[in-house]
Amino acid sequence: MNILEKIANELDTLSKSERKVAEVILSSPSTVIHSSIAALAKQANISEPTVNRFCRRLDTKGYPDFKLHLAQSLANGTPYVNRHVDENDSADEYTAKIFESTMANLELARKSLDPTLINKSVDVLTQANQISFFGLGASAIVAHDAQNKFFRFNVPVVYFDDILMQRMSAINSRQGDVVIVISHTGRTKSLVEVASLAKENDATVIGITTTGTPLAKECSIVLSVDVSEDTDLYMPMSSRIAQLALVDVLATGFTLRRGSKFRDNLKKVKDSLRSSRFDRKD
Amino acid sequence: MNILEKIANELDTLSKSERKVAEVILSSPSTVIHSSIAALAKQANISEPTVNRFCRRLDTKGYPDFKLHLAQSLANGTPYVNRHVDENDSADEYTAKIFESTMANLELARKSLDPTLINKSVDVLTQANQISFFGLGASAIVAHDAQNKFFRFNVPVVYFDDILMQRMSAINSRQGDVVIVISHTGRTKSLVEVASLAKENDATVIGITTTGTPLAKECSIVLSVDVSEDTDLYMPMSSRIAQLALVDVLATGFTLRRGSKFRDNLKKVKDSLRSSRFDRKD
DNA sequence: GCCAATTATGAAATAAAATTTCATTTTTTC
DNA sequence: GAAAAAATGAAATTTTATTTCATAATTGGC
Repeated sequence: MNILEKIANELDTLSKSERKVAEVILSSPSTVIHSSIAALAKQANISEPTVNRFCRRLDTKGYPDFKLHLAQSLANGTPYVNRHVDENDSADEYTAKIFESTMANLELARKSLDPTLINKSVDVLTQANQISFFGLGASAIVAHDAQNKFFRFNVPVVYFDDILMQRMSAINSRQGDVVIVISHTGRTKSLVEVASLAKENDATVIGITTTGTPLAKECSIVLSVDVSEDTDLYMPMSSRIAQLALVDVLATGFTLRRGSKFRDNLKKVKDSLRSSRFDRKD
Repeated sequence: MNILEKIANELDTLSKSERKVAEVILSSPSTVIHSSIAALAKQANISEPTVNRFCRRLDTKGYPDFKLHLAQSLANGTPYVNRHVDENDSADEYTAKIFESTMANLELARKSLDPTLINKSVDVLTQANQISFFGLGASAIVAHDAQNKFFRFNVPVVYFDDILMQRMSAINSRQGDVVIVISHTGRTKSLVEVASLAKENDATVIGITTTGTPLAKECSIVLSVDVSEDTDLYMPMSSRIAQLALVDVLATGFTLRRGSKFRDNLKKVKDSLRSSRFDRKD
């Protein structure tokens, strides 16, 4: 555990003098790692042995060892936490918060994913007759992106962000088809219905959604992407980014499964775009 | 910089004895942070002053200070590095690599962004008569997502992923209009032309692209999103995710600038979606 | 509210660790 | 191959941390 948190936790189990030490440390830990035990004692207005005893109470071997722990805690600087954007944040601040929250949520999402299910999904996708991606609102973008990626693989792939088209497509689906439904909330009625329809028609339905939602219940395979959508000002943010990362994972799994010849082909697709671009001068 | 890397880098500038020290440290840094200078000297078969000199050569104040740096380097465990996906990676492995690379690139992208320019962009956006987002391929998704977000703000916003529509729209643009062009490579000919056209018509052109590209040169404001697209198997991955995070930042800046009444409105927009969803039971 | 027991604290002594000094050895340069 | 420069370590010194022990503060029992 982070030693700073530990100090904060044990603040009330400490004696009066030891608490003085704790407060000095908490108020400017980065100064402390460059102070000697004498300097810290003076700063806290207590004696050196008290500092030493304080260190031992925190299960360190002594003052130098304590400083090592402290240094390590500080090194972890910003372990990407989800921080709320505040009304008075400067551009600098809200930019940092959004990027950090996004990273924190990617970390969270990764933990919620089950590699076995990813593997199974890749299995199913490589054998599909047709792949359809369905999403609405922010998740439509993810479906759109997925189509863009899988299109390069030269497999039959479609994407729909229109309720009626999704429904028609689901009704016409059959065994061997894979339908991927994307929704962060997993509660969009029309999408849950579409998933159910596709399943009735024996298509394999893969859900990219949050664990335990109504949509998840309709799917053959659920790839759970759990994020804490805290930063948002009533807009989906991290959820769609985590979903996109998952699309990258699926696409990568697909290309790896198809072998190296297939990847040479991908390179050709990419090279075909070259003439539409200005040359690199470097 | 990480002190372990630094040691590895400067290995050849060190003297024979100092190199011995370096090697002992590199081979088991975690032991060293709990050793005294005497113990380390013995381990490396050299004298204590040599260890001390070694520490100073690495720009630390002495041995204790060196240990502090070392401890911090070790604490940073795996600071999200960009790792290549390998042909024989399991689902577990390539999932981890893709998520970590994405996070590493978000970190990179954040560093390349200039808060002043973000602020300026938000300024321009809040005063725009019309906002247009243009992108092609993977960047089309970003433009699409941006439209989705800004549409909620009840401002005139369009997005085009079609070369001709982009061109027509650019020709019809005028002063007070804001055109946002999105491209990772910044070398897509048609998009560079569109940016140039829009600028000729006095629209403000904001580029979401890589520093120093032909597209960047045509823009009134360049929001540089630099990523090292290393992981990709010939597909854009991290670039579009970093661009999306930037769109989040711009949208957030926009809502903050508009004040709290405006945000109440956003909540209403979100609430309006409720009837299309299944209730939460919790 | 008072006294004994316990706990907390710091001054001084001690121990440990790091640094400096300086003489010796090794390497480099001409 | 000799002089100069650089590297190295033994010993001395300094700095820093820890222990010991006496004193002060706090707590609990009556």
